[in-house]
Amino acid sequence: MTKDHVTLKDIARIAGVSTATASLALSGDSRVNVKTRRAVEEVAKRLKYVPNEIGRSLRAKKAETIALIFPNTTHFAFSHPYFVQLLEGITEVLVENSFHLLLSTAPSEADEAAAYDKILRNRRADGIILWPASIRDRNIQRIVESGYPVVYLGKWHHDEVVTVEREEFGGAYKATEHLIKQGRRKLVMISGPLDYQVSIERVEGFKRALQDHQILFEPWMVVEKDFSMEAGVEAANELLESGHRFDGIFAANDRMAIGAMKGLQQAGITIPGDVAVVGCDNIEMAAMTSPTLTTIDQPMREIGAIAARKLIALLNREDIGEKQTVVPSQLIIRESCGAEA
Amino acid sequence: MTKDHVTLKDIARIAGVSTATASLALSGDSRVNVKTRRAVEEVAKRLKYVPNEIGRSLRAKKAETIALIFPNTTHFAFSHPYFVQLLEGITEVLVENSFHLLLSTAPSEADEAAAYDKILRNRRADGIILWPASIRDRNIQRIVESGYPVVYLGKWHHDEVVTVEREEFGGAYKATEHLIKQGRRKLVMISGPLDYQVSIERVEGFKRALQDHQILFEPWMVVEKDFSMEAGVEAANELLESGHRFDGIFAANDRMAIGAMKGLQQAGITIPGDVAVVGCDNIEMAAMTSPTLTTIDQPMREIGAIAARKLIALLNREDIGEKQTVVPSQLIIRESCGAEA
DNA sequence: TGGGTTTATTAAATCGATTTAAAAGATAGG
DNA sequence: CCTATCTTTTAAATCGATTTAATAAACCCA
Repeated sequence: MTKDHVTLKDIARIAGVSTATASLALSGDSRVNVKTRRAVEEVAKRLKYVPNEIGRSLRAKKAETIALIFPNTTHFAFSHPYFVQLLEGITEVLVENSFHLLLSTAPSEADEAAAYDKILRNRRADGIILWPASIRDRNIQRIVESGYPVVYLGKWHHDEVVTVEREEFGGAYKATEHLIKQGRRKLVMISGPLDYQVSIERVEGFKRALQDHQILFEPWMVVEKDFSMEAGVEAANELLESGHRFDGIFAANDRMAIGAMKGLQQAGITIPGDVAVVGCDNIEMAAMTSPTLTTIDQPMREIGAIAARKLIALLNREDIGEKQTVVPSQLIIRESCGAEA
Repeated sequence: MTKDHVTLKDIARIAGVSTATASLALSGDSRVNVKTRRAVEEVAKRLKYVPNEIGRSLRAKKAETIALIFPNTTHFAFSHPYFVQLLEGITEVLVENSFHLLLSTAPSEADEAAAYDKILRNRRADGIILWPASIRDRNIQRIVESGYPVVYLGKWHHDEVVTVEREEFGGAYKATEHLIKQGRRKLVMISGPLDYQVSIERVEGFKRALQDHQILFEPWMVVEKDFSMEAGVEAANELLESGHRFDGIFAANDRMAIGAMKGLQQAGITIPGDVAVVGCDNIEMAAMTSPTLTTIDQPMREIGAIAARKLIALLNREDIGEKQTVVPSQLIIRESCGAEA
């Protein structure tokens, strides 16, 4: 390392001005003489000067960075196929605004409280996009209500909090209603873990659709599983073994739906002949299964983009528009529900 | 905001010492009197002091942060299901070492050069984990050979560069050989884009396996596609339309393999009866298809962890062990190849 | 030409921590 | 009691940029 790094000081020295002038010149301040500015710019360009953002951040008291936090209790969210879409939506907007993205996870549930506290205070990020966790996770509450700029990717129980959420209830309702319209009335649902708000809402949507069509809901109709494909297989087996008759399944995500189809088919049950299946998420695979999977499309990319935009607006103290945004979901009709597409 | 943020100065003032002593005390320096240290610690704890890492970074000239860079030409890599596993492996190690992870993407190919230059110089990250891009991407070369601490996730053409790579050639070889051992000799390969080193190596592995078993290779045996499921379907159709006979397919990833199976089945071809299929990656879905997919397991989580560990060692000027690491892949036998598992 | 503006430039403070070198205080030995 | 040594503490510099307030220079008009 002959020399380390070219700093503003170097530029100033070589251009024969003070660092103040150099700084002002590079920021295009009108106070500095055009000729001087040109000279400074020329030197900066020649030396390939790139400002040290750490120094800049310290002075500006902002990091131009936002953190995407995954609470420990959602660690498995990482395996969600659409996590990547969310990320794409977020980065797209951040790049446009010259922001950086810090990905944050806690080492373990025990360290979690401390870890979040640090994120909130060490000033490495200016704001947070928060992925929902178990409703039992106390840390979430701490972050959301800390006054720190936060966008929460789900429903929150009071409306001061900025949220961007999928249409969970409505999506589940649409899916269930679609099954009913196909003439299925003996419906069951494969739910995700019920300590997640998301799961609760989807179950509510399912129930409401039944109710609106005069179908009596009974507790056995909901099987609680963990979102994985393997769990979908198990759910199918358990339902079959239970002896209850059913002719339609709404699964809270495509992975479980695909697992369930696998389980049913292995038991010799035809889809959609014997049982119709509707999933949720519209992952790439949903178009590849046999039969292809009818599902609810959740525009995760858009959600990421909206969340990022709101957070940046929040940081810039600009108008963020509506505080709560619900991004509509859409029913994608394929083969597994027995409808004409 | 009654008051903004508690700083070291506050701690020092309240504990009745200088900031120097406070800093020394909190870092456990032996020079400060035990009693003083206790007092300072007590105040820090009471006020929930968390050091501003921006200030610390500026002074220390390091950010305790590494960047994971996705070149623009690999943007679609984001959709790789195992991207998430890579991320998990990386974050696991980073968290252990109190490092942060910055996710970096360039807005467009045009801005790419400038964007990387900035990452290299703005000191926001101390080192880089670099995902491979098209071999035509000139920016990659710039980063790798910049002297900046870099771990490259692929093969590089000279051995000064620290790399962690999957056993691409070997994996493809194993997959192909397995097909041959099942009695298939009319083999084809569905490859990823051939301007990727990864693709080239997998094709080489395929060719070598043919050669070692006295099967003549011909150019039509390799179909170049873009890694998506949809592309797999197309590949199958093109192969069928070409009129060439084949009884075995090696696909360079599971997504294309799954698409190809779909395409074949739609054309009434049975798997593995008429055509055996082997994929690559072992994504969750591979265990759910009908038939289940034989594939090559690529331990992405481990690769991420190793890469992160090496990079941190590099930053700490510790011994990093071997500069080039090849993580072995493993053949996972399921139904699609017609073998007894 | 001199007083009043305008225009350009810069010295110095600042952000929040760390670290060095120097000062102050305590202790011991003669 | 005085010097030498050891232990603690602190003032001040530093990291790299930005910004304010002050100064310097140029310009204008009577």
